[in-house]
Amino acid sequence: MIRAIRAFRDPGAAVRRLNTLVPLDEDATLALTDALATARPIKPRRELIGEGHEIVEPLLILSGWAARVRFLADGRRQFLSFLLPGDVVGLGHQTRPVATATVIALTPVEVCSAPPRDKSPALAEAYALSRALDEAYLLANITRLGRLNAQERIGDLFLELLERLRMAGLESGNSFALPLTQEMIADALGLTSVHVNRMIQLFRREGDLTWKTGRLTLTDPSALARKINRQPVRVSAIPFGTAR
Amino acid sequence: MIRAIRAFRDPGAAVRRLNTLVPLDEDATLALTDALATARPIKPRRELIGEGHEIVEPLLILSGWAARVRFLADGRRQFLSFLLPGDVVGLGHQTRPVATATVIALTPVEVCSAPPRDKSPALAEAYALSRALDEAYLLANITRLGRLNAQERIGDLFLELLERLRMAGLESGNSFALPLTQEMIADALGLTSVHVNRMIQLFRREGDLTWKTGRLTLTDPSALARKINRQPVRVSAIPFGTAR
DNA sequence: CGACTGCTTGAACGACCTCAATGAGCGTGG
DNA sequence: CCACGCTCATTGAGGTCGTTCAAGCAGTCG
Repeated sequence: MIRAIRAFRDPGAAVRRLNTLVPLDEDATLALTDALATARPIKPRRELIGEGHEIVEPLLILSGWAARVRFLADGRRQFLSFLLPGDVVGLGHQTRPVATATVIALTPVEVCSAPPRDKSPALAEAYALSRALDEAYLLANITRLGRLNAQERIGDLFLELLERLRMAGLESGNSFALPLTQEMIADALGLTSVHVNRMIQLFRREGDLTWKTGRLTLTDPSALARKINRQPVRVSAIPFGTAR
Repeated sequence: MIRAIRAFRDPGAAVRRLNTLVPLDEDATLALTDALATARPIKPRRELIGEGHEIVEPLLILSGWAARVRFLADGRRQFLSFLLPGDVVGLGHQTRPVATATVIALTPVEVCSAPPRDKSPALAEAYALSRALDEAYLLANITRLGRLNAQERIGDLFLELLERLRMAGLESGNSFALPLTQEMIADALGLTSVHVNRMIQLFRREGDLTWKTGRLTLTDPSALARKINRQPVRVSAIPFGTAR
């Protein structure tokens, strides 16, 4: 059933992620196909959603990276989370929801309207899981910022990205495309780009990773996870990809 | 309609908060009254929910303070958020949800089962708003930890607590009961208790606040908000307490 | 080739931490 | 009613992690 969508376009990664969360049924696939008709490209640095504005509709990220971000009056910037293919932005059940953060494209991004959750129970469940995951990663981020040192923060973020990209099939071996600058990483981790640079070089010297031309390779993710004591995120007692 | 519940017990603050989020209809009030029958006390330091365990049912905090918390292997501790009367824990739409953090009581706490959301549309909307607020405060916390300095973090947290307690009617003038130790504040803000102490004394010297015997008074909240450039949180285009 | 953006490196500084000791407040038991 | 023990607040001295400022270098794009 995924095939039908593939034929239409290549939303591969996004659909793959949703399908990993919950095996999608036919209704979900049809709804997704419809939604794909609304696909539109967003240029890097462009806003997808502005903080304080009313959310028109939830969006599904088809390709590219985006981020939720807050700007302080004096120019300081904080990335709240990174949004990857298959992530859904603007989920929420309240009436007339307002965006609590700006969402900007970090790379060329393709988004479409997220198919309405009432089209299929599988879709509703996928959204519920997606939102729960989103929240879990926010909690992880809080711990990271509050109690980890610079090196732990960076390692932890890289492991999180690997874990998330894996769900969308966007990782190969232990490497993935990382379209972030060191300054963006700094703004996500509460550090300066100078210090991020120094810590990454430390990782390199210690043989933990390779990073060049936009591709990051973790030498041994599980060893790294042990080194910085990281637990993978879990939000449901049912493992992903299990039939329900 | 609130009166009926008051007669039964004093869930005052919690009901007041929900009613502030959305004016509760009769069904919601009835459901709440039923839920109050399940009220139970929790001693300080006791776990309400354990990280990684399946969530049995969402809980409504009736009185007292609790917190979501993560412990690292080496003993470091991070408070993710504080839970106040009227807050609901464990909301989520996925099947068999798993707790992504431990929830512990900081003071004597009274909780009850949260009335099921399908009992009343008002209740469902209140939960949706509650969850959105919860998420918004997580985002605020991330910005706090990532980009504010020690003094800004503390001021920002105090303003947030005032803002939230106000919704439950638990503030008088610009003061409220603050049952936290400086060490807890430190563990929420990614600081040490020593440094929190020094910054609070700085606030005192600057005349921004008074804090003794468990009660915090902010001299001039809006001046403080301006000083550290804080914006109140908003998650819906509809102002709280508005009939829908 | 120039202009730009992002990475790299050095030196000095400072915000916050660590360690350690003292004091204040409070409940408990004798 | 006092002594004891406990938790929490306070204060000092010294150390460190991460920042700030500044400059040089490499890759990329028009």
